[in-house]
Amino acid sequence: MGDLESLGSSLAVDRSAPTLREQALEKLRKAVIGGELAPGTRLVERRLCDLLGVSRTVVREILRQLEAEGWIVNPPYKGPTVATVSADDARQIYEIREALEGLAARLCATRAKPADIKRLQDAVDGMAEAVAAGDVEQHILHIEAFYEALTDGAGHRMMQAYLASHRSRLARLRSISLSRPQRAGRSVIEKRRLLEAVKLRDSASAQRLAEDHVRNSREAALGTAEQDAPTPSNAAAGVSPSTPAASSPRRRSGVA
Amino acid sequence: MGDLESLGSSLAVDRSAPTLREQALEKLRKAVIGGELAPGTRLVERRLCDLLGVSRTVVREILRQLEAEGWIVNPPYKGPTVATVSADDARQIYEIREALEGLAARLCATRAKPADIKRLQDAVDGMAEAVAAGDVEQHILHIEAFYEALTDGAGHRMMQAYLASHRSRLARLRSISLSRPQRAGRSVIEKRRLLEAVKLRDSASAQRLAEDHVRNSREAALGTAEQDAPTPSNAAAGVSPSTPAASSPRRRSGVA
DNA sequence: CGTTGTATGATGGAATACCAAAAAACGGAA
DNA sequence: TTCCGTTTTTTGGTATTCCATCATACAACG
Repeated sequence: MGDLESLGSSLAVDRSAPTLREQALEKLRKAVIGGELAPGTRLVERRLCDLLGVSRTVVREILRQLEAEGWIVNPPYKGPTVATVSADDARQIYEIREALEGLAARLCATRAKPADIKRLQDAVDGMAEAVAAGDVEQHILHIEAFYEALTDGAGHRMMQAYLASHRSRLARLRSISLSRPQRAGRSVIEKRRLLEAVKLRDSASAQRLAEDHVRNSREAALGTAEQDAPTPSNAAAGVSPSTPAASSPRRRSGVA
Repeated sequence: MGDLESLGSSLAVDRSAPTLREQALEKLRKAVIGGELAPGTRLVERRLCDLLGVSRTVVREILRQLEAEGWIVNPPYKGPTVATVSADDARQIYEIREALEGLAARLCATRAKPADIKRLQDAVDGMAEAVAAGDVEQHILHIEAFYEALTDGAGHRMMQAYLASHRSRLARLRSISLSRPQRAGRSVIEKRRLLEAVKLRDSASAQRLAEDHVRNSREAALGTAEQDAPTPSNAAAGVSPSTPAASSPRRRSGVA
């Protein structure tokens, strides 16, 4: 009775230790994704030290990490700058998303467990609520939850991180697009249809619906972007200035 | 006469690795991919300093970078170790490759320029030669060139890096599989068929052939792996020991 | 003999000071 | 204005130091 083995690993201690580096990394990454640090912004190491309150050692490590993740670019001896997303980048991202989210939907339809489907359902319900309330931010959170459930249901933890980073890269574009009530509602409807296909274990339909959904998102996003941008075909797709130097040649925009 | 532009980039100095960090990064990454550092190997920072001849700062930077790329894992308070590729990881990678290489083939068939097709042709010819000579290493080099041309032809620089890293992750599995002459020859034939479809601008066939090719590669690789592995279904797919500690519990294997 | 407490060494996390090299900014001369 | 050299800023990189934590060995104790 009461021997330790019977407990299994239920009381295994949580070994996660939020290091300074991880906290700083998260803050900086969020600032980049959220747009507080605009694309093209020069990231001066010592300035970041002050901003984040950590040493240069830590700053340099997280800069390398963000570089590997593609959020910043780092020409040697020139210093890191926030990466830009060109119109062509956006196209590639949408095309990749179409293929991978189609795959995820197909696999999810065949493999998803009831718990996964429940999560999908909750996410869709949450989205509908958020749209009804006009809360874009909440809508996006539920979208993320939806895709997380979708990739989990498909048994693809690897794809999850990759797709999430791609979606983040289009964050600006997406929030513009979803702030139009019509597009937001349409997006929810399409996801709900996808969910229905998954419930019916109809993998072919699920794949097709997911692909169509990405295509529609793309058209909506690039369509709205074109309304803002003066030269829609050539310019960065409303995401970032592809040639920031062209306008004010003197001082590059810097952090802080 | 003799103006600088006429020289083109013929005498462009090799700026590929100007910084120590990049050189060290490349060396370490190669060592991981090549298997000189087996999965599960503990990477002790101070040891790596000696090995690479750089300071701890640089070592830590490249460790963070490799961590972001997924080549190493870094459990808190334990220190970085070379990542393992489980059988489930391998499955996910193959499924992702199937979707993305199918996409690349489809787009390449519609978008490829003559120069791209030439590169594909050269790569296939090179592969055939290498297989005839029984040179697995050369074969793999041409495979990489083939996929590079394919993704370029599809206009997908982003996908290129991602797919390349996935292929690298299966490097061991692949070299085992391709050292069987039968599979090697079959692989070339399948790629040649894909090339023909691209030449004919038959995007649907190209996609299907690319997907089939990945599926066949997968079956071949996992099939051969099963011949070696004692418990094929559960064990890491011949790629790495998923539980390296199980055998010799005393000292963990360390670098050098 | 087995259990428990403690000393110790190895290692990662982090800060700091320092120097070299490259690039950018600046300022003066033609 | 444009060109050229100088100064300043910033990154690349090293060395050193300190601390927290962990794993192990070992001693003490029942």
